[in-house]
Amino acid sequence: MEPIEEIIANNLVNLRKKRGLSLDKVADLTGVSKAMLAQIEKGKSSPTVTTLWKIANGLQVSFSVFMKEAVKPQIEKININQLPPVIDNNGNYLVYSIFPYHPEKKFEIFTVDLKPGYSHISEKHLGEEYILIKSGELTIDIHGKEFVLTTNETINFSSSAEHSYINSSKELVSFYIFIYYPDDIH
Amino acid sequence: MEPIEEIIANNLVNLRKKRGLSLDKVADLTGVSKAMLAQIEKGKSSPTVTTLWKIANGLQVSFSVFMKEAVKPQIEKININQLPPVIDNNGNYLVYSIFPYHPEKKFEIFTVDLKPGYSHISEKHLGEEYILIKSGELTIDIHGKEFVLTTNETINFSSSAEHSYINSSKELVSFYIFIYYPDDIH
DNA sequence: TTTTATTGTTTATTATAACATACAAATGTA
DNA sequence: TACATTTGTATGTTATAATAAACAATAAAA
Repeated sequence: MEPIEEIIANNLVNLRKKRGLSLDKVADLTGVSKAMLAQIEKGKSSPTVTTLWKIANGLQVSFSVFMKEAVKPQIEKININQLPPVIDNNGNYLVYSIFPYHPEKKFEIFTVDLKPGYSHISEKHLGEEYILIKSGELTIDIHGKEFVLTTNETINFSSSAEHSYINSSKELVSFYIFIYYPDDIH
Repeated sequence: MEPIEEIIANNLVNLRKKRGLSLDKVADLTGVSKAMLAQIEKGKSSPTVTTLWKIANGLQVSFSVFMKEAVKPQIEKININQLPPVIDNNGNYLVYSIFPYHPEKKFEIFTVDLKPGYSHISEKHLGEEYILIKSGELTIDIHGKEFVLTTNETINFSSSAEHSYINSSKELVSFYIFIYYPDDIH
């Protein structure tokens, strides 16, 4: 048995035990057979990369979790009206940070109100951006290319591209911005 | 061929070419056969974790080098109307997965339509949940405690608490569910 | 208490990873 | 130029990954 097999074995056993899952349940979640999971946990078999990928996907952990070596039950309800805007362009472009970035997390969420006829140029920044429309119609210019989003449309793009938000419509547009910061940014 | 196999194939080819190494040389350095290396590079075989480990060690790179997708500036616009619902309770509770979970990311995003008078009990699951209202009024029962959310309110809680979504109003409620999965292996 | 379901382990079978070897084409050397 | 070496590909064989099914022990349900 190679050292890497033992590392994976230990990590899989620990994760499964921590979650209180049976081999059967993990097999259901991952599409990998119960017998194979047992072999891996016992260090009796070295799984293919595909198999380990399936396990990671099924257990919704990063692949790297198996290569290496905290949860607070907390309910936080927020009333946006009581938040000060982090950006206020005379009431025409309002940004509220509803779930701020936290060093142990890799995302933050904003909500934005943009009045008709107004736009906002966003500076290039790290991360991936996901735009979720709440109401109205938003035009996004991403590096010179325009996309129009209505309430049944959503978009994601790399924030390192130049982009701006534009309200070309006759009504207020409200939307959520979710910014995800992947682990290693080279 | 699984996507992960193609990712590994590309990364191995690129690294080998960049270093100007032949398959033979890499086989010498890693202890993995030339034929197997060719299979991996062609995506014709999914190596075991041990084999990939040997390759990483022989080439003196981190294991994770082979897992990384090339960073492509990608813009993905999605029309929710064209997505099949992942859950459809006779049209009364519709769930659409707009940005599915990916093992190298730690979140997924859904949008939900819940008709008046209907509710949905969500099984306990991992992660933290963030609810962003699009339109209407949503009541969430979290482990027996009720919270009412309108369009200017948002909430987050641990998904490991029993929770259900309830539409007690007279109109459709639409909302986004953002589920974040922290790396937890403790 | 009896019956049923679940759990991890074991066994046998199938699929495929990984190898050794051969081969044709390309490259390098004398 | 002729010969030798290297390169990536193809082929067949061996080892092992991965599975389905069976099993015994334990836990849960009736």
